[in-house]
Amino acid sequence: MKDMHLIVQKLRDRGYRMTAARQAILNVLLSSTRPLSPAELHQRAREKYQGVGLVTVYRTIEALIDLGVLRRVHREDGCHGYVYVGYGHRHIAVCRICGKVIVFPGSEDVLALEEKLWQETGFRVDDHLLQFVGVCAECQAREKEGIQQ
Amino acid sequence: MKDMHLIVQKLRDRGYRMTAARQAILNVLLSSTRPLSPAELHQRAREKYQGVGLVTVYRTIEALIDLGVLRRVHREDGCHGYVYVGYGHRHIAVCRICGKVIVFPGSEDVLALEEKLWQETGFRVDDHLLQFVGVCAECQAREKEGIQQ
DNA sequence: ATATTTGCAAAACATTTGCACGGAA
DNA sequence: TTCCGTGCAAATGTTTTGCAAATAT
Repeated sequence: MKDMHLIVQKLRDRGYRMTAARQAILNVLLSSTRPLSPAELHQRAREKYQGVGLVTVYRTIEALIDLGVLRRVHREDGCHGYVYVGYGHRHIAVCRICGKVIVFPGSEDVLALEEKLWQETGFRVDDHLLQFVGVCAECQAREKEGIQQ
Repeated sequence: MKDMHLIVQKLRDRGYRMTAARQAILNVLLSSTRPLSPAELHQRAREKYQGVGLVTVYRTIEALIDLGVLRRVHREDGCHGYVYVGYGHRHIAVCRICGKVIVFPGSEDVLALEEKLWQETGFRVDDHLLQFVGVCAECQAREKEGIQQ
């Protein structure tokens, strides 16, 4: 919940108003380590503030992506989830067992790849989307013990 | 259209039957350099074989993704497109002006990143999704001439 | 022959929009 | 007091399913 104050500030700076619904949605996002679908987000936000509507969830997601602190996660099945990633971060690794997301800063390794692509094909990269899928440390430990999920 | 024979073979091996509809859809996919949405794919396939239904397009996409030769492309707006990428290829770069896709093989640069992630967090990467967005060489040239797409 | 594949209509979902009211600034 | 934000209902779009007829093997 550490960035709450900062985000609220940024939202105000951009002319967004702070409402109970947005507080609730923001709260849920900041305390979740895995990507939530709009529907899940809606459900959880309601636990904190009764009157949140699904439409408001969509609109808040839009605002937070616009702000740059929320990340859309693509699942292989085509659905979307959203995770809070904060500022300056770029890459995520999604655990396919527990769904947890690890966020880590962008790296020069990708820059090297972009450079190589440019030299070989002339393609100029403006942005990239890098998403790892695998198993987190905790779930690996759990796998060893033979305990499922 | 070079891989047509190979793909048909693979499909048969898996028990899929070859039909006119699938031929048409496969033809369109193999001759397109940019990702097509199911609707676009449907439209184009109809030009080759009148009676293709949209549902069949969805089902064929499913089969080809299952085969591993078709790649789902995530657009920032949440829509999906599909491109033929062949076997053993992993990464794509999408031109945001003409939509063309460049496919290139996976690289050790990403492996290095995976290794780093593993050492620092214990996360074991099984798969990754890397997608570049930028401007291809041709569109850059066109930009210089001041001619808009 | 016979099991798969098909197109269609309808169902199921996900996302967006129009609108009058309520609430933050 | 002035807009922005809200929830609702309805519109839009996309993807999936049920089914009997058609077809590849």
